[in-house]
Amino acid sequence: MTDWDSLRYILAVAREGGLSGAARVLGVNHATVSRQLAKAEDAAGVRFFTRLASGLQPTEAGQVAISHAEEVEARMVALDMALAARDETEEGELKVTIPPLMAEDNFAEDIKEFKALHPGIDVHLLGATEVLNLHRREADVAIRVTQAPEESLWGRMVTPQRAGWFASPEFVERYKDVFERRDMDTALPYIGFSAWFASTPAGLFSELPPVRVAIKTDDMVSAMSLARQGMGMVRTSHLLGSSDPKLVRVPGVPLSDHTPIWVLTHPDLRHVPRVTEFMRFIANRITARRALYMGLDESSANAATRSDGAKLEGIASEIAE
Amino acid sequence: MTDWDSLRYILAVAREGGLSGAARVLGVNHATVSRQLAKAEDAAGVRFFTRLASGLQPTEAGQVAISHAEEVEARMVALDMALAARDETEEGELKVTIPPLMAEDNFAEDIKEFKALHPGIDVHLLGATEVLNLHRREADVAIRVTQAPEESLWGRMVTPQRAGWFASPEFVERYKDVFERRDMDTALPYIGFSAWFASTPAGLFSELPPVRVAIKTDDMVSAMSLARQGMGMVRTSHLLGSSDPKLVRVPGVPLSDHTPIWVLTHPDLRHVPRVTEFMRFIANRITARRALYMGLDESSANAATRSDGAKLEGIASEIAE
DNA sequence: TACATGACCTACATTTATGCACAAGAGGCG
DNA sequence: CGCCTCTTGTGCATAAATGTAGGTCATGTA
Repeated sequence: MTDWDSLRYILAVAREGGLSGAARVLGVNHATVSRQLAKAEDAAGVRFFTRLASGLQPTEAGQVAISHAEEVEARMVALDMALAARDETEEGELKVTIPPLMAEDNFAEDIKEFKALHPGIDVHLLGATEVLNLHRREADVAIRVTQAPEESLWGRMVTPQRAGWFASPEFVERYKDVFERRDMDTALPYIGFSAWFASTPAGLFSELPPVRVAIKTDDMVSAMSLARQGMGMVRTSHLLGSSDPKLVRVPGVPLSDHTPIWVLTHPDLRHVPRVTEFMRFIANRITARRALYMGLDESSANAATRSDGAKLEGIASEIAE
Repeated sequence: MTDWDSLRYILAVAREGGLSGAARVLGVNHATVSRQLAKAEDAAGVRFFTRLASGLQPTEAGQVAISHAEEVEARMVALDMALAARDETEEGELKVTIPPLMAEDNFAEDIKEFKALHPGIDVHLLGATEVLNLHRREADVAIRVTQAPEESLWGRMVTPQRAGWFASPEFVERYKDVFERRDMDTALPYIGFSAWFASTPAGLFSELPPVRVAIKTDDMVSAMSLARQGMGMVRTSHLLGSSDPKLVRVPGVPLSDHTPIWVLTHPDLRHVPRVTEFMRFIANRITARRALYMGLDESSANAATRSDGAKLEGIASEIAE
């Protein structure tokens, strides 16, 4: 192995199962991957992959090479992390991953404020659906909605959340008698999430009249849309439900505990100025909005949310000064 | 770190302490090393070395990178070894390291025979003075003159050796009275090795008349030359001394134990056909010459050596058939 | 069977990296 | 002090790797 870089190609080919996939991942042409692989195989005097019509399958020697390549990759990632951890500069890029549904207006405003405060820090938002790996430094900071984050990550819970049932005003009006327990025979249609039918969360329908599934989905965005169309009521976090102008809390059903929000980073990065500064800032901002995430008791919920919004604006402008 | 190969350059620069040295080791132009290093530093956004007049000295970040590079290198070496260990082919290169002084005629004949038997195996003799590292696969097989080889190596002792005092016939004739203990006043001049004056081997001069240093050297080749010139007697292995046509054993001094000969390989390579075959062959050949390495008692020494040579030729031709 | 698709290989143009030659600067030494 | 050697940095020609485009093969589908 005179050329350490060839292992990178071998690893990519193994992971993607073919030259084309590897080329995509590596950001090069597939011909390059083919040639690099051929070079490595010539140098080693072994075939690392058997060429099949369905792609490239590692030989025994290939598997040996792949396992070593994985260890090398781990060391490379560790080096990247170690170098990043030593980074004392105030300026530079900061990759932040956030669940797409959290990246709403309030958050966007936070980012705007942060950029105003720290123009040198180049915040890069990654609203990817897949969970990015902080250990591989796919992001520097993660905002996560989870009960318990990986123990190997460093950070804190910034706010608990509560969830409730939301529906269109027309829906609430139509089923008024059911909500007020005058009509005990009609079942309330609701938007069901696919995951619920594998294992139903405990207490999901407690304190509700009888219900029935109106439609199933596995996507929160479409669920909200369906709810807005009046197809059924949807269970969602108080933040999401209450911030939707076309939805209202269904009456007579209290909020219940939901998944908390965490702000996390890789332990090695916890002393990097950019990272600490961003985490401190965003944690404060989210905490200040706690009422939005938690909601208030029953009837006063809407009013309270509005006043929270006002409070938030006050804080934001205060920080911006 | 998008380019894993740049770590190789960093490591070489760190080890050699400069661009030129690294370039020599890597077998490339120093300009290439400089550019690769610059590229890596740009990518990381850190300087790995501070440029001094005396060379390049690693920064803190550089030390981090170097330590990671060392681990990566270890993995690369391990991969090489693992791939070599899986090598089932009868053909290919086989690197053999041997102390230069052992690479004499008999050994050369062995190699010639081996090549005749296995034309596909491309034996590469490394008669380097420095001890090559089998763990880094600088050689596949090592023939070593040592009391106890590294425990991490695999192989066996093929013959013990005995050493004696040798001198030119003129020298022996001149000091005949001293050797025969008739002249007890004259000290015998001998060629001293520098190492002896740091810590004298036990029993070096036992059973010898009084001696004095004629000249000191740290090199066996020159010591032999000096002895041939009649400057003094030299202590050397029986093999070396007896095979020199211009030297004879000094009378009245018995042979004594010397360092044994081992044939060794890396444990991972012990099942590779080329390696096992070579080790078996060379061990047999050396063992067959045991009388040469051990010598015989006193007076009959020369005669015995000659008959051994004859025996050896018989064996060699037998194998060659 | 014909067709479309995906994956790989190959020939050629182009970009990129490398080696070479030279210049500048820093010790070492008579 | 000047001379020498060693090391590093910079243009320029060359060599090597890469991208592009076309071709082949196998597979799945109408």
